[in-house]
Amino acid sequence: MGFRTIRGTRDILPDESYEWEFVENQIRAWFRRFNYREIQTPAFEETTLFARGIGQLTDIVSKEMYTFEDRGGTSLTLKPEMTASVIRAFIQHHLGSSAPLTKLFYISPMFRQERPQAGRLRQFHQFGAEALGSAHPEIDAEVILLATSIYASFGLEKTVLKLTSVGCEKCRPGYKKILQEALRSVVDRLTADSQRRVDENPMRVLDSKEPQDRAATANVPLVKDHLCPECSDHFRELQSLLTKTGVAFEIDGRLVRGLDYYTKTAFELVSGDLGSQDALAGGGRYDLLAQELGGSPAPGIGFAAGIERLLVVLEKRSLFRGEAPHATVFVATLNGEAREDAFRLLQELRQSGISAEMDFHRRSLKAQMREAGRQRADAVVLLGGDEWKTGLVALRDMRNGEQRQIPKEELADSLLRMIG
RNA sequence: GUGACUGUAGUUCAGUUGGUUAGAACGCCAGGUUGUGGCCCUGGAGGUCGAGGGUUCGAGUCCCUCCAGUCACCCCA
Repeated sequence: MGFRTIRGTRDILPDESYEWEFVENQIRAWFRRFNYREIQTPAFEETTLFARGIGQLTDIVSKEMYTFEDRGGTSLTLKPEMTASVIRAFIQHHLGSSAPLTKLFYISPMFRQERPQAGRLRQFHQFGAEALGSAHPEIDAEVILLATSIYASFGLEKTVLKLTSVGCEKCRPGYKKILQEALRSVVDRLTADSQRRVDENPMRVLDSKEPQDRAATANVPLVKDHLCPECSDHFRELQSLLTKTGVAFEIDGRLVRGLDYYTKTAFELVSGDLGSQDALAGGGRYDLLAQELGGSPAPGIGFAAGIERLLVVLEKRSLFRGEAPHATVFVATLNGEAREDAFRLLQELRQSGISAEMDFHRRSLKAQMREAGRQRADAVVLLGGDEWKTGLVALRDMRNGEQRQIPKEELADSLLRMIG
């Protein structure tokens, strides 16, 4: 059968790699405008970093990680998400001690061993940002604006921003008890999965997609209505900031993110064009995570976004505006005697900044022209024949078919005029 | 991890109730008079019909197992 990409992984072939380049460039430009600086971390970390950071009970840690032992017997894991790694680096390199606010972004592959599906791969790519050091809602608003600005700049104005507050260590325990009580009164009407969660992770019951669960929990209390004064103020101020900057959002009290570290703000950007995996980006505040990972306390907020999913939506809406790269000048020869000169000219063109190509099969002129056309070259330079002996080359504009003879020395100027 | 559907040239697909050398379109290659692309015409290359096993005189067509893909659940980017 031969070798294949393993399940859930993909090759990014030339026909689409330029789309990735275009998308990444635009994303980077936005991070720069918001003054976030890039961070790269290794592909793998100690397994315990993720177990502690993301939460032992989460699906990611309990069943989706690519974990292996190195030769020394240390358990390592391919990063399933970026936040834990970023915080680790933040602590390890004391990034917080040289500035009151640390704003970081990343673009990186991630690994999760899930069943592949539309918009869900085992190796996928995320871009995202983390802002560490401020507990105020202004930075929450900035992070959200950063995400929405990126999507808007791709023409995706109609994505929906879902927003909520999941409370903090002060208000959540009390709410959980209230929720559990409410859930127990309807437990027999829940699906088996949800029944199990009532004790383990009651908040997850709220975002089940099962109609049965939705119906049973229709009147159950939501966190956003049981916040402590501090969380409540924070949430209200954040909404005010978003409204002031013209960001549309929907309060979704059932929004629960799958990672344990979130406190206060949680948000998600969804698109109707994605099928079941509809989240383009998700994020939230994590004020306890730095401590949890052994650092001094540092409040933080961030988001992560899927590049593959962004590309799916851009494709679906025909919003992709990049242009496929191709060689602009094709150097052809009328006969074999000019071949070496053609090769030299090819190099000269490239050195002067023009992307140039030639035929490497010693083929007929017809075949060379066909090749130039296939590659959508803007111009063809023809070397050889009688005029070659008198110092002339033929220059053909492939876009309109016009062709003329010019002295060799004028080639560079004529070419530049032609291809702009 | 659970379920449904699907697997025939590089790609998108035909392939009649099982019956000779498995087809088309597009793409690729070469020609259509000496040295010229796109359109058109002609020809060519390219398939162990996902893999393995079974039923049958005979399997791309039927059965089983596995693998892969797609979609949904779960979860999330």
